[in-house]
This record gives sequence, C-alpha cells and structure tokens, in this order.
Amino acid sequence: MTSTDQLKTLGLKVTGPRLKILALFEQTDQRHLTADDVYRLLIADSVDVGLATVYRVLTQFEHAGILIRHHFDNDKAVYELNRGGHHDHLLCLQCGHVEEFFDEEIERRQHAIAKKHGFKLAEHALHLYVECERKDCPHRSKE
Amino acid sequence: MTSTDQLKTLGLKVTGPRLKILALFEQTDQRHLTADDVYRLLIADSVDVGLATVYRVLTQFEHAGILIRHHFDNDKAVYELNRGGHHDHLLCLQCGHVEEFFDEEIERRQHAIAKKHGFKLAEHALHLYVECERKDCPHRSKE
DNA sequence: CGCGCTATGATAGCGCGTATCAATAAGCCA
DNA sequence: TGGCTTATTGATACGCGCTATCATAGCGCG
Ligand SMILES: [Mn+2]
Ligand SMILES: [Mn+2]
Ligand SMILES: [Zn+2]
Ligand SMILES: [Zn+2]
Repeated sequence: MTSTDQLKTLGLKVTGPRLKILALFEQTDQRHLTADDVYRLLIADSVDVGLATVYRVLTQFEHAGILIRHHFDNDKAVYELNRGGHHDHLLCLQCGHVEEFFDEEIERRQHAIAKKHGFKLAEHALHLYVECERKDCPHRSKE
Repeated sequence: MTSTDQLKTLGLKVTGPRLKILALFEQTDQRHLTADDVYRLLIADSVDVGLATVYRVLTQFEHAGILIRHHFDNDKAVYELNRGGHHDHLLCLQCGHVEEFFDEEIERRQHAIAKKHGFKLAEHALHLYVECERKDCPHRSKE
C-alpha cells in the first residue's frame, strides 16, 4: 500500500509534512529518531516544515499505530516505525548505541507477574543499560 | 546508626534540610516520592525549605546511595529509600498505584541477553503497566 | 567565639513538548 | 474546475520539571 493510501485509510488528510515524515522513517537507516532528529533531517533535505508540525504528526502517527514511541532514560522521546513485532531495547551508556532483542520467557513472566498481583498487563518497558567491554567503545556512531 | 552519623559518614554536613528529608523517607508510608511531594510534605510540616534545596539534596542522596531514583512513564522522577534489595515496579494505569516485585529468572535472563550481545549489563529498568480488572479500581489512593 | 567555606533559598534560565491563532491548503460538491 | 468548509500548518508564547546563579546563612573546626 502506498503512503498516500495508508494516510487515507487512517482518516488523515494527505499533506506534504505527513508524507515526508512517513517517507523519512521508511527510508532512513536510523531506526530510532527524536522529533528534533526528524525536524533536522527534513530541513537538511530542503523540506520546509515547522517543528510544531513534526511534534503533532509524530503524535498522530503514534495514535494511528504507524509509529511507536519510547522514552529511554534521557530527556527526549524517540520514535520508530511499527513493524509489527514487539521487541525491547538494550542501550550502551557510553555511546548511546541501541540494540533490539526479544525474549519469549521474559514476556511470559511479565504477564504471570501482573496476573499474580491481580492485574492485567497492558504494556511494559524493559531497558537494559550496558557498558561496552572495551575502553574504546566499538559503537562510536551518535544515534 | 543515627541519621546524623549516616550523613557524617558520607561526608555530608549535618544540616536541617538533609535531616528532615532523610527523616521523611524513613517515616512516610509512601515509598515513592517526587521532589515536589517531598517539598509539599515538608512545608505542610512547617519545615521552611526551598524547592531548589530539595532537588539538590535528593540528587546528593542518590549519589550517596541513600536513595534510588526511578523515572516511570510520567514526567517527574520519583525517589525511594535504598533498602538494599533490588526490585522492579508494576504500575496501574488507572490509579497510579505502584507495586514492587522481583523475579530471579528475569534478572538472570537480562544478564544473559546483554552478554550475548557482547556487553556487560550495568543497570536496567523494568516497568509493568497494568489495568485494574474491575471498573471501580480497588486502589484509589493517589501515589 | 570567630573564621573559612559549604549549604541554602529566591529566582532566572534551560530544554522538551504543548497551546494558541492567524494564514493556508486539502477535500468536497456544484 | 472553482469556490467553500474545515482541518492543517507554522511562528511563537507558554508550561513544566529541573538546574544554574548568587548573595546570605550557618556548619565545622580551631
Ligand atoms: Mn526499536
Ligand atoms: Mn520501589
Ligand atoms: Zn518486551
Ligand atoms: Zn530488575
């Protein structure tokens, strides 16, 4: 399905900013982007967009299920394309490198724990903060 | 060990605000407090303290290992007394009720996952967001 | 005590994100 | 297609949590 159709299906008007932001997430190799990342990348690509619009569209896309928002332990939220498969994150404290993982058993136990306490698990956040073993961190990219 | 001795041992001057804040965490039944919670509780107890001091002391206590800071998925950080045993948190989305748990197997797997990816686990955050089963949430207290 | 230096508290500032509001443009219908 | 209605955009002001600044107060030590 084309991006235009995808927006229409969700009842969102097909506008320049929405198409550009969606295209950005589909094309970039950086999976996890902050609002400011998106804004800068668009500006650098000569797309004249406002920061407020970026924030609004990201929120709309999140509510529409196109994007997923995460709040790692820094001050800014990051978004990534919702590719359907749930995963959790491992983050290097030195360089900020982000890696994804999924552990069936941990997922199972989370549900069991919630149930044992008399609740129904709605969502969860599992963030593993790690340190590169070597002094010269192998993951030097910003991300 | 008395609170005064505890502060001295840590190389912190024994001051009114520090003693009062420490006493507050040791006495209150609310385990997890925001900076503003602490500020309001002290003011309500006729302790004349500044908000900036509360923020500073909480940070110092965290670095000293007296307190632990958490960032649940709202905008403000919460602190709790470091009672030695690690635990993770389960949070009700309806009423904000917080419950603590510890799962040996999940802890083990977190280390294994970090290792498998070539890192050493430094810390982690595991937050289970749940919904009360009943419409009339059983946990109506604020926290 | 009395001195040096840290701690305090009022307040200004900072960063991320949201609300406001006038101008613009998407979608729809004739 | 041309106009009309209404959602969207973008510049900017604002809110909130927290930190920096700086003059004053008070802790600790001789
Ligand atoms: Mn991811
Ligand atoms: Mn706790
Ligand atoms: Zn998970
Ligand atoms: Zn844990």
